[in-house]
Amino acid sequence: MIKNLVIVESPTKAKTIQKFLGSDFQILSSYGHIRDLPKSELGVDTENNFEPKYIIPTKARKNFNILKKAIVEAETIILASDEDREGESIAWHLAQGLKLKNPQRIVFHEITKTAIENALKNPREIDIHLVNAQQARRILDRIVGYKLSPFLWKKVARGLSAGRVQSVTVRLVVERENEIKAFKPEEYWTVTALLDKNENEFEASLVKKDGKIVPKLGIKNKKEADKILADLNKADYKIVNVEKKEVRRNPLPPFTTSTLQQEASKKLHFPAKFTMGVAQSLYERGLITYHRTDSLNLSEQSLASAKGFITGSYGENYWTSRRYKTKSKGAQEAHEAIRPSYPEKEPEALKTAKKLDDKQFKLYDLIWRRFISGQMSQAIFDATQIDIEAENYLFRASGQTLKFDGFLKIYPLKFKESELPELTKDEILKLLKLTPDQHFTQPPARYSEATLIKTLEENGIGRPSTYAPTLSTVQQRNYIQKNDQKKFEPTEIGTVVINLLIEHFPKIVDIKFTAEMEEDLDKIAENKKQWVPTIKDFYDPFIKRLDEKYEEVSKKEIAQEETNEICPKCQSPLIIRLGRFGKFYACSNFPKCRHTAPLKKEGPEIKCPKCGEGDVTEKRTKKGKIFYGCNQYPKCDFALWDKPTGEKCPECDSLLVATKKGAKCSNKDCGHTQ
DNA sequence: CAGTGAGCGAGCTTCCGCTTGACTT
Repeated sequence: MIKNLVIVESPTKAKTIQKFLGSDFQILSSYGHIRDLPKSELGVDTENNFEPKYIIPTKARKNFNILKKAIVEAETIILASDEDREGESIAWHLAQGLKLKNPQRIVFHEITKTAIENALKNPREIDIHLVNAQQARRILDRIVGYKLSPFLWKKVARGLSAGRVQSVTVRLVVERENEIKAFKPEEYWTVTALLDKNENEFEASLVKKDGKIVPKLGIKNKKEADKILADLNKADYKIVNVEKKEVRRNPLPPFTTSTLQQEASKKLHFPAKFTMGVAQSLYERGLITYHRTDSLNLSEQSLASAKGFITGSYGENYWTSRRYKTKSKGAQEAHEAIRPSYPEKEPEALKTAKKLDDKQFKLYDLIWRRFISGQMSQAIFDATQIDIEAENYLFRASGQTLKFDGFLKIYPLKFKESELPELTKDEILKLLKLTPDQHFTQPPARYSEATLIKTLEENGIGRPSTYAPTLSTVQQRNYIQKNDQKKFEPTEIGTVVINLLIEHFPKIVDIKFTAEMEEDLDKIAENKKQWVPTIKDFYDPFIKRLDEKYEEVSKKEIAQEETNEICPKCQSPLIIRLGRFGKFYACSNFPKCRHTAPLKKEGPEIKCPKCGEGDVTEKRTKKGKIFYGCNQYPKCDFALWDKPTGEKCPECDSLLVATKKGAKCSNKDCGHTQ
């Protein structure tokens, strides 16, 4: 007989807490939500106050039975899920699903013995308003997803999907592509002077003309640049100002899920999904705190360990106590930031003890350095800025040298060091050379995983647990895909779906929609608004519009184009249709004639080496993985995983495929590389 | 390692946010 049963969300957390609390307590895990709306139907009674129908999904059944058995034997049931909207909801679903009589609800922010003991002394009731905010969020997302997706099946193609988060994600990528397409590069010129002071050369850039700042487009073409050069060649270069100052740089805050994914992508080239898998393994082994969090909180204990480590290893002057506050709106602060559980455990030591594989080491090292460096002193640079007058022009030279490395000792950031010679006001310099440089303004960059996640978080779209899965979903649906540089580009189907949604359901795909929803949810949580009328206010106009759009929008206009070409099989006109995998030629005499052909793609045509008839083109597996196969499929089943370069192997005449470094032969028995 | 579309109308696709495991090839 166990006196107290405590239920938390994660089994790893349960294990840790069990160690603190001893045998009067049994700690079990809910493994996240135990109940949800059914997958196979809407599960919301829209005629009856949006009454949700909750079921226990088959996946959760086994664990649910374990919990059910355990509650019979326990005297007190303590619900210790996270202190946020979803956590409160999990507690409520546990109470409802397990039919608990008088459950205690406790919360704690750090997993330490004292924090948990304090929490146990202060149990409260479940906060039904917070639960209602979660229910409203869940029900709204279900209505949007399960009403709009079937609309797309009917009007575009089967298997498509739409949702508050995924559709905005695709929209960002589509709109960025539009900006790039519309972008017109503009020419501009810069002028750099190479100057000399007693055999010490240094460079200065032209910044002002007639006292006015020369902006990026101030010098528009070669003619203008040449004219300025002519003036400057005969000018005297006189120092008019020397400014010396100290510039200080602060360390970066510890990681949240989003910044960890961004930094691991930038520094380690890990995709977000992979980062989360490695982080999970570190978490389960007790090496890092919880890895799905938007909090920047740090426990007192961890701050003390960091202080001990820094002062012990680098000296007192390298340590500065710092606390961080989250900037991201909608953060729910149930956890700590992502940090090493035991800051004194140095990455290298764990590696030499062979406790970590290569990927785990790299991620742990990154997390450890980020956390430790966040408790270190500022880096200090000596910066010099020199203004040089040449007639009515002003040049500027700047230099900086590192004076004290501080946190940079363990978290290096890119900066350039350049030293200027000792210079004083009114000195005259010798001009060695003037260099005009032609530039063009650059279009905005396509999103990478890192920048897309950053943008989503900045707009409060999605949560730490969903950034990586959302990116997977929109790629699996074939809405967006990564190009050779791992940057996202929209597909044909993604572009069509988003343009359709923007035109007919602008509110749902508005980037601000989530933020507005969150405001309502906050009011519901504070009991300043009721959840049923809030949902009704959204639902009524939405469903009215949906009904109208089912009438108004015609599939033909979206998914069909005329052509001048003729079907090679039956001589009927060919049309272009839009399917799940993009546009393709189809015979207008369908279904009598089933002829189809792929659209001609840009780039070199690669003849299929197997059948000699078809071309090898990019395709996708059902899981969304890209491969390269013969377009005569199913007549010819030639396929490759790697991208063919278009050239043939000099040794065996098979196709060469691209590798990270160069190319290799697609024939495994050949083994030729280059 | 894989394909789209029309319409008849079986049965199915689909959301976001919590959390990991593995009955079977």
